[in-house]
Amino acid sequence: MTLRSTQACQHCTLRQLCLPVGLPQEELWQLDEIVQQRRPLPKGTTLFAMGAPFEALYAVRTGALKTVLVSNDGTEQITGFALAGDLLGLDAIHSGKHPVSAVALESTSVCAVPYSHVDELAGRLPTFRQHMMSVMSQELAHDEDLHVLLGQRSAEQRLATFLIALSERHRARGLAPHHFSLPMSRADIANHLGLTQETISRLFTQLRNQGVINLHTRDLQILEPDRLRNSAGVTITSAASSA
Amino acid sequence: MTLRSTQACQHCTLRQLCLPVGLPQEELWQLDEIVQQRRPLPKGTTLFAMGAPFEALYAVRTGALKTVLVSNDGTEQITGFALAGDLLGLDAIHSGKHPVSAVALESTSVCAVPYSHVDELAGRLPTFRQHMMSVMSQELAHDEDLHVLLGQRSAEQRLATFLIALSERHRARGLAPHHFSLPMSRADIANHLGLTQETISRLFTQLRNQGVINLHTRDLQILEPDRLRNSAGVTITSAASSA
DNA sequence: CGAGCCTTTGATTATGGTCAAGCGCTGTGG
DNA sequence: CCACAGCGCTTGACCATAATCAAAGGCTCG
Repeated sequence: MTLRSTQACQHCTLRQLCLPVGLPQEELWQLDEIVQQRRPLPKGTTLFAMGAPFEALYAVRTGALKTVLVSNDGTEQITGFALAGDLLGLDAIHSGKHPVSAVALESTSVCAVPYSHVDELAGRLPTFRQHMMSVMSQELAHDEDLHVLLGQRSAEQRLATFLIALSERHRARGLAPHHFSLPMSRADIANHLGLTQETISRLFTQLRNQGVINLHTRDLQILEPDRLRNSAGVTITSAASSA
Repeated sequence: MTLRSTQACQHCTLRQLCLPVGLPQEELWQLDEIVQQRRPLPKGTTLFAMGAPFEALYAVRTGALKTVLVSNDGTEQITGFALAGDLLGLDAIHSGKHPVSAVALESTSVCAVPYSHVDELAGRLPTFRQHMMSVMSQELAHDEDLHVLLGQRSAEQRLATFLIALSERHRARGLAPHHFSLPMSRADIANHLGLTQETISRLFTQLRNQGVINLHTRDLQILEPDRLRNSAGVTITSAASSA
């Protein structure tokens, strides 16, 4: 199941986005020593389950996942969507258990980084330590934006903001920001935004009728970014965040 | 304005809760070298403003603060309440600017810890580094709980959960968990929970009429913790979290 | 003692949820 | 390759929760 790789990070197209950010060449190979690759997870597969012991951080190479928190009354909350280059598992360091499950939304491959090695590297390489702190800090700031979204914004504003954030994340990865495929279902989007499937569906048809977007099944085109931003209501502070 | 202190952490009653957690005696004095104390902030005063450059982390010694994110349309979101022992500013590491303002809810004193020193200590002391990572991770997990609260729970469940969390935080500080004073206004609670002042007020009178709590102005007694937990609807995973 | 803010309470409304039904992909097996 | 099953999505009708609007009472602090 776990395969050793010898030439990962150095040649990875995500090295400007992922853990290696800012690491000098001579330190990069030390990450390579540590990173383990696994065979791709089929769609619907669980990378790690809520409650499972925390052993490693995971970096998404290709594909997409959702992170899900299941309450003991059975209600589920999708806390985020991870795209290529995103890091998963930072929320598990404190308790030693994953507080959420991570489920592949499509065929997805990840790199696993055993946490003991991460900590050891953080002690030895200042730039790496600072990057880790920065990534966690960024996630905290993003959660605050999400708090605003759920606490203050209407359904339309939430969806528009979500789409813009997705768009910006594609842009940051060098992909077309205005034409991409949604890896998640309407129900997933709804759940993540604290709304219902029906509301999301209605809003999508509304945006489509207004000519702001084009959407067939999962294929999304943003035709009028400015009007979409207008629907979002407010400029987003840190747009390229992990939705 | 900034006063050097020579015997802070060693004798602080919060050392089991604050940054010194897990630091051995011989390392504790190194924190003392770094920590700066300031004169108490009067109620309503801003510790740091949103957008201000990030220079230090702040640990609350006494009192309480709210952290507020103001959107460019003027709407405000209170992202959290900090009590004695809590750490503020971790969300600013990434961007180098505070993404929220911190405002004292009552007369409040804090310790300032210049971040350059924090990073230096994290490089030198493994236990300290691990503690910092753990604290940030805990905050990430807490934000996920908050996401559930805002995304899935009714007004009554939100308020009950909030009160229970506050109660647990008092317990963790060795204070009476069922009788304490609310440092924040009804409007503050409402805003933080994504509700309105009026809704909070109605819920409080309802809980009071049911005999679950007693509340005069800011003085809260939890008379029936079990029934309050019942109102919360679901057992809270990480209750003693930073509301 | 008075001004202003915080809180409570009531009446009404609106946003989004719930319930229900039908359509249309997609993928599988005959 | 086609048919069918099942899931995902859409749309409509109706409803409920909490927001909004409004007014009055009660602290707190100058």
